[in-house]
Amino acid sequence: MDAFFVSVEELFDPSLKGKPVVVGGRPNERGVVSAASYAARKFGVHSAMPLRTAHKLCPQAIFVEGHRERYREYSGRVYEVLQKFSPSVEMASIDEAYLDVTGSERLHGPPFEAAHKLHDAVKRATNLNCSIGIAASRMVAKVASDQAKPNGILWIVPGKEASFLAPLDVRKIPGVGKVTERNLHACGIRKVGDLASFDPGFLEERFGKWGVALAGKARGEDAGGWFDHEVGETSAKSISHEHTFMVDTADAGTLDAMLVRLAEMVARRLRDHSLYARTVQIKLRYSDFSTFTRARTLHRATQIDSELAAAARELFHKAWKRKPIRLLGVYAQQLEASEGQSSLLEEDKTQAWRETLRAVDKMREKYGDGIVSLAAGMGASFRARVHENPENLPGKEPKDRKTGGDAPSASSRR
DNA sequence: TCTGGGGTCCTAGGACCC
DNA sequence: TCTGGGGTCCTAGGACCC
Repeated sequence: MDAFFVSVEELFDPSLKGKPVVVGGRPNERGVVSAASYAARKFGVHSAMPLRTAHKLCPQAIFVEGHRERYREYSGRVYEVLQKFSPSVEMASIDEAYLDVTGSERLHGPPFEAAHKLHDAVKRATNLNCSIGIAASRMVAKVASDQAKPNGILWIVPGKEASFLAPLDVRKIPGVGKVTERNLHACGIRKVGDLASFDPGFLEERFGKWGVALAGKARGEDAGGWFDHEVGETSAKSISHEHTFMVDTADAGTLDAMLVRLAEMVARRLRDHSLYARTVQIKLRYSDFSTFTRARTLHRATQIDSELAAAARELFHKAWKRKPIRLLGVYAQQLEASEGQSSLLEEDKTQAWRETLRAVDKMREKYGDGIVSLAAGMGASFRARVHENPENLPGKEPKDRKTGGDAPSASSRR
């Protein structure tokens, strides 16, 4: 899809059309550009650029927060169109898909004609523009669609892959980012053609396994192959939430509260997907952007807020150097479909939590996510108020404020 | 420039086992 | 006294993608 997020925003607010628009947040926020309209790109604004930089480059741009649900919805509509076109569709991301149209000439005509039909069908169904790359391999098709933007179709005839790629910057190859680009430049490799003609032995020595694959890509060979027809829903490998503070903080109460909130969000999604996490990881980033991760594998997989939160807090306090923190993250990994064996005592405890959380999730569905939270996630000021006057918390004894791995008390269950 | 949030995949070292 | 070869699991870090 072309400038997907921006284009969807324009559907809902046509006055944005043709103007420099930046999706991602307010211009003075900590954050980066998710998408920029073509008018904004003329000023040098592009995705992944800090919002503040975008604002400096293009002060007249309209900054919008964005609406993820809308993008998901429109992504779904695009998918419907693609599915009618070919039974093997693979959504590569929210705004990108691969279609296998092998053997569909009788139905759709030659490649170029088929692409036109598809392009028009997407436009009719969504009123959005897309670009299409046609090729005999996935990678070449992707690069071709990139080159076709905006609103274009590009067909790379079989046998012409290498000559199509040769004049492009190495950065255009999917998988070549800033670092690899820099390393290639250091070897005097700037264009894909340079890469294709470089000594493969040297590339292997310098870049390892990755170098061999890279040389293949430069020649238009695609190790990935075409379609796994059994694909279906490949289940998630990790579930995570992270947060960057508006202002760096070293306040233990604030940091603890955030860890608990993040753990709750992760646990909630684990339950939504009926998954259990064996490994809990945290991430912390200091003011100087130095970033550390710490992980722990639990003896038993879990999807319970307090267990995740306890592990996260423990990892955090062991690693934290007491310096101001910019970002905190909580990650669930080694996801499993069940929690596995547990002792009778544990079984009792988890059963109580299971019931509580079922009720909590229902309340959150009805009244919003903020309605229930572990006390530790409610922030220092809230806890201080409760401490001064427990009456602030109807139905709760002060001792209930502790939030370790304990089973919920009768009052909190209520 | 002052750097999000959600992911995937890869590498490398160490503990431990046979 | 010097020290193998294979495997798995765990942890930490980093590149990359949208």
